[in-house]
Amino acid sequence: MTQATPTPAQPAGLDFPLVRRTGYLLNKAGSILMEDAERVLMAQGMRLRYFYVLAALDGDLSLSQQDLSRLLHLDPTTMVALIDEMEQAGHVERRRNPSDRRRYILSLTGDGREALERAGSAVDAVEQDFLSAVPEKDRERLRALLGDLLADRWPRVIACE
Amino acid sequence: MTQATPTPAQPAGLDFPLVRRTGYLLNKAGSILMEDAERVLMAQGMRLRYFYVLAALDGDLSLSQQDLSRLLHLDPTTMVALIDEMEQAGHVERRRNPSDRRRYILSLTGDGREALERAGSAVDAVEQDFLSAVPEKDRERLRALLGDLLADRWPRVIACE
DNA sequence: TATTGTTATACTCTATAACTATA
DNA sequence: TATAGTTATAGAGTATAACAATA
Repeated sequence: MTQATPTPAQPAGLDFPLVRRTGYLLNKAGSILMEDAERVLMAQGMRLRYFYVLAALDGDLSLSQQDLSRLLHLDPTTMVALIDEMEQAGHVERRRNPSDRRRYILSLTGDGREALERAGSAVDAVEQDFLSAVPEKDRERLRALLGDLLADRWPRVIACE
Repeated sequence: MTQATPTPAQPAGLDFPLVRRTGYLLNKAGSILMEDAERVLMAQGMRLRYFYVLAALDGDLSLSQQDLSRLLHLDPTTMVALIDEMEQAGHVERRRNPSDRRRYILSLTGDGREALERAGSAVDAVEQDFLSAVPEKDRERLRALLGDLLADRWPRVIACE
């Protein structure tokens, strides 16, 4: 049952009306959670975008670097450096696409899949912790509301930060 | 009544499981909204942090630059440049604090208050538009849930991005 | 002629360190 | 000795432009 404090308690003496906006709270909740997630990923030597690319490469689609950079809205040059890093870490393999030799087919290695799982668990834990302030039923509710809000915001929903 | 799509529709052929996490959706909802807000503020020659400082200075407290930089979690050197800009725009006035001549007392000018109001309206409109996908009652619900989630996250709730 | 991946380069932003004036 | 504000500078991160290979 949600009630009581409609907004976070503010320190005595300070009134910051911004904090009463739903949009402000939404933004803050999202960015605090993301910061926490990035911090836990950092501990695994991984930034959030690294995690996103792992996740994107986990599907069945064969994606090129340009596909990825368009999908995640990251600059192609940034993507080069990122894939370099992932390849060096042994998480991703580049092989030429035989039907268009300009492109790579990128794929996860076993280590990459392992890293994805490990990172996923860590992020899950952060998320669970963050959401623990609210009972299970309300979490479902929250997820549904967010789904509604984002329903027609594709493809921005996938963009990287 | 919220139901139907629990997650945004994904383009055919792509499955991005990340999108089913409540935390991911929360993050995205927040950052999409913030991007939209920043875009509308840009049109007024203002970044989000500019707006935050205006809002912070609107209260009764007399805040120094260091107070502001601690409150909004912005580097003191960044704050100097920001207040310079605001002073030049005629939105903020610096005068020495007579009881500690190292500090300034910063205050909004009439123009500054006007700019705050104008910016506030613009951000409100963005927020209303974003939330319009969800009926009024659910918006209240959302706000309450977010308030609960953030209740014990002070003072991060006020930090600038 | 256009596109993928790449490199080199320029630019923007932020943080670091050092200075001044006050306390 | 410590703090507020300031400046100059270095560093990280990102975008821009030009190039080679392929289509």
